[in-house]
Amino acid sequence: MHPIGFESHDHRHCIAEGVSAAEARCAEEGLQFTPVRRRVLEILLEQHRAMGAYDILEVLRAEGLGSQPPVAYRALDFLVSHGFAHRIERLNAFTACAYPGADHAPAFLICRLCRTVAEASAAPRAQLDKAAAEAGFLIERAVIEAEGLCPDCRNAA
Amino acid sequence: MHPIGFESHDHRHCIAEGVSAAEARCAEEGLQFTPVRRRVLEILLEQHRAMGAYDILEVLRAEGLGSQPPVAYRALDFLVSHGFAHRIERLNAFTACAYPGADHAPAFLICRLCRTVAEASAAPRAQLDKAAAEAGFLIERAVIEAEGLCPDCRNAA
DNA sequence: AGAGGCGATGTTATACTATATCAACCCCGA
DNA sequence: TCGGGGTTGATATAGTATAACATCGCCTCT
Ligand SMILES: [Zn+2]
Ligand SMILES: [Zn+2]
Ligand SMILES: [Zn+2]
Ligand SMILES: [Zn+2]
Repeated sequence: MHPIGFESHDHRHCIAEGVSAAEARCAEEGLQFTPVRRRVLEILLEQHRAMGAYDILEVLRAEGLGSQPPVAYRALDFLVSHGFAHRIERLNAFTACAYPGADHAPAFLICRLCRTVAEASAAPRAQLDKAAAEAGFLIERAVIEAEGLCPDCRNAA
Repeated sequence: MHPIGFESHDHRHCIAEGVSAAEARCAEEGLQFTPVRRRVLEILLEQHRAMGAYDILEVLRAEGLGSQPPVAYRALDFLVSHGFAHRIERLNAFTACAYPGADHAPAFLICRLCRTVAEASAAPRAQLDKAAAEAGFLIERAVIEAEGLCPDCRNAA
């Protein structure tokens, strides 16, 4: 799957789809899409970048939605555990899922200059599955993150 | 390349090779393989597991080699930046390189029960390179980490 | 209506991970 | 001998994450 994040696109679509996919899944599964959770997802969806929990907390605090770390971490845990957002291990940060609703094994391309995060899906996972199978290892979660320069920053440099 | 770490093997060989590869490279490149750096590498080499900086610091402290966090972090930075050890992002921890001397793009299989870390090399990286190339992204560093159950823990469960 | 359960939130405190900063030291070469 | 680069010592602080417990709202069962 082609990575989403670098190329210019109708980003309102990403936002709308991200929110509505979450809404739908929560309705289906009886999960509570509370104001804090919705707002945190919206904040993440505003751009294809990774944000730290404390960055998000700052926004919540300014809006009166919560002021202590657990508020942000709980919302993020909810979003991540249900696949509406992903944790970027390399940055200790979070980003909205670019393929909400799809069952997928994400891989990320992280620009170290503009911090844009593009999400690719599936393909890079295949070889890892193969290596794991050979070793008798059962993969429960895979972290695939590449750090470098996005096309724009590459051209600028 | 077949992952190193799960299967039983002559582990003294891993230790000896890890230390001597580092020794050799440091001699070649005029780097200082100081007592703290050597000892930290030895600690990491003792088992195919990831250790946190503070775990390592505890050992150093007990041996009188240093007692403050920067001591451990500096040694680890040195080892990682020269490829003698790797950082495991998923665990905020470190492990000795299983292919010292080889120019390689590591991928890790991390057991969530016994914390054993096996290092595979090269193959899982290919698809990621492909996805990146298509997107015009320049990879400078890739993190490929799978978390799950190793063969032993799988059988035990 | 009242009791109880459950999940979400509020709040405080604390644990864990990592780095900035500056002083001291050591080795080596000018 | 003097200086410079790199390493170490030591203090302080920044940044990330969770434990623990009180409270609240909502639904359900009696
Ligand atoms: Zn977008
Ligand atoms: Zn996704
Ligand atoms: Zn070994
Ligand atoms: Zn295991």
